[in-house]
Amino acid sequence: MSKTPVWKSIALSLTSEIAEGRYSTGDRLPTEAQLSAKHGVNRHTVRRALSELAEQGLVHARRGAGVFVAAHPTDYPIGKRVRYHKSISANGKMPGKKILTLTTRAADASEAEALQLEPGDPVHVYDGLSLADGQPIGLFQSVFPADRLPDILEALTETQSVTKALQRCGIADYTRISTRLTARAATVTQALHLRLPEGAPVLFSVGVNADPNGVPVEFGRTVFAGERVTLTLNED
Amino acid sequence: MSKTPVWKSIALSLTSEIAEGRYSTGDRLPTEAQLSAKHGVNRHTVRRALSELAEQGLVHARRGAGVFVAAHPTDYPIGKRVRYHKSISANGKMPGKKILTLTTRAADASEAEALQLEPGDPVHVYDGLSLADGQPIGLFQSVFPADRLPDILEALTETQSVTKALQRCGIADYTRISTRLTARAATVTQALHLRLPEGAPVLFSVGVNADPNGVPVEFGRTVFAGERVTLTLNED
DNA sequence: AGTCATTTGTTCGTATGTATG
DNA sequence: TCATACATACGAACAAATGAC
Repeated sequence: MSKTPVWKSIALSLTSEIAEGRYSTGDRLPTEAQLSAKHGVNRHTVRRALSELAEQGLVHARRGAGVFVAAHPTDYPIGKRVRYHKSISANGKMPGKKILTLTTRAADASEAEALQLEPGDPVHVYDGLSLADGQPIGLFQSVFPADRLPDILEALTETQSVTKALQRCGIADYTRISTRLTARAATVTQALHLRLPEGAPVLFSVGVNADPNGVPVEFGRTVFAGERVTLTLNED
Repeated sequence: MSKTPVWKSIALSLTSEIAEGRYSTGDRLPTEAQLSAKHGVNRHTVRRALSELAEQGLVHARRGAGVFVAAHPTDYPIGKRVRYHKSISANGKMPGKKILTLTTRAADASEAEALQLEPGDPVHVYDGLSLADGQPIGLFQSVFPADRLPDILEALTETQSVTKALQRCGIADYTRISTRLTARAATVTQALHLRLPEGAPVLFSVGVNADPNGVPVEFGRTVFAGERVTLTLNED
């Protein structure tokens, strides 16, 4: 029943070994032959795994010399037990939303991967602005799979709420299956929308929501005005 | 002579055919078998070429169907370097930590409230730096109730790990009961420690950890270098 | 310098699994 | 149902770069 390819599990294994400091930057990994023997697989299978790490920039191979650790993954799980869904609240309230654009177009690579679609598949896109007390606090973009949610744009127009629009499209409940957060400097466009000086610190959030069956229904990216927003992660 | 690998020349050939409109977006390329025959090479060699195009986002393979020319790479609206590796790594432990100071003092108002103490109660304080690849990625301060954890400083000195130090003090397990996140501009001191330019965007995190009974055991504040860190929130 | 074992890179061959239409 | 087409995996051989002797 192990649906995952062998090369993928080897890649994951190596990734965590690097992340945990088993190998540090500049270190040479075991040779392909050694890794093959260790995992009991063909050398090609190990090469496939190493190729994956190289693509992610974690390792770098030098012919005749070996494979070396180039960097450590800079992705930090901040809590295994953090129940995040229905928990992200910007100072408790996000009263107002303003629709900027509603469009339908082809999914790019990152959107397709997040929503488990093929690149080029149609997606509905909701660009908007979150307001509190008349002030903009967040600039967001929600991407929905068009074939799974054909009527989402209409529902969004009426409700202006992602949750309610999803409900109207038959998604009674949904769960956040992944979220990534980082701090950045506001671009010109973002600063303009959020009424911030260019380069002001913003909180950049990328997340995927899925229905109870685990099927992704929304891929969202939000830029919060750092000065005006504190994200709170709650239990249950 | 052409020291360039065969697969590379095939990849270039296919790239120009796509660029010249020989195949347009959505079209299906010839099958791997057909391409193998056409170029007089093994199927693996063609696959290596197609893998290159797929990595560049020019084509996309669908098992059982064929290889299709991907939609034109629509520019990422917000950020380009978002990484989506499904990290199932259970422990989010940081590779390196450096102790800056270990002190004992009286709790201020916010610390007392977070730890459910009275202001002025003694607390042990651990100031440190998180490192990855020798680069500082986070500047943190952990505050512990001194009466509940009298020997925590000693344990921290030896283990350099909050988790292990708490274990040594009898806290086998603990849970994050609250986390708040916001984006800020780095202060002079923070910039110095994190080796960032002053004013660079940083991710400011405040959290409380509690033992299984809900008794707070740690109040932590961390400033992450926004450029170098992405926080990942995982569901179980 | 040059030789030589080591190590990665490329290419072929073969077989089987799995999703598509 | 079933042929097609991509995905995974094993095995073999040689080329090319490296580094140590």
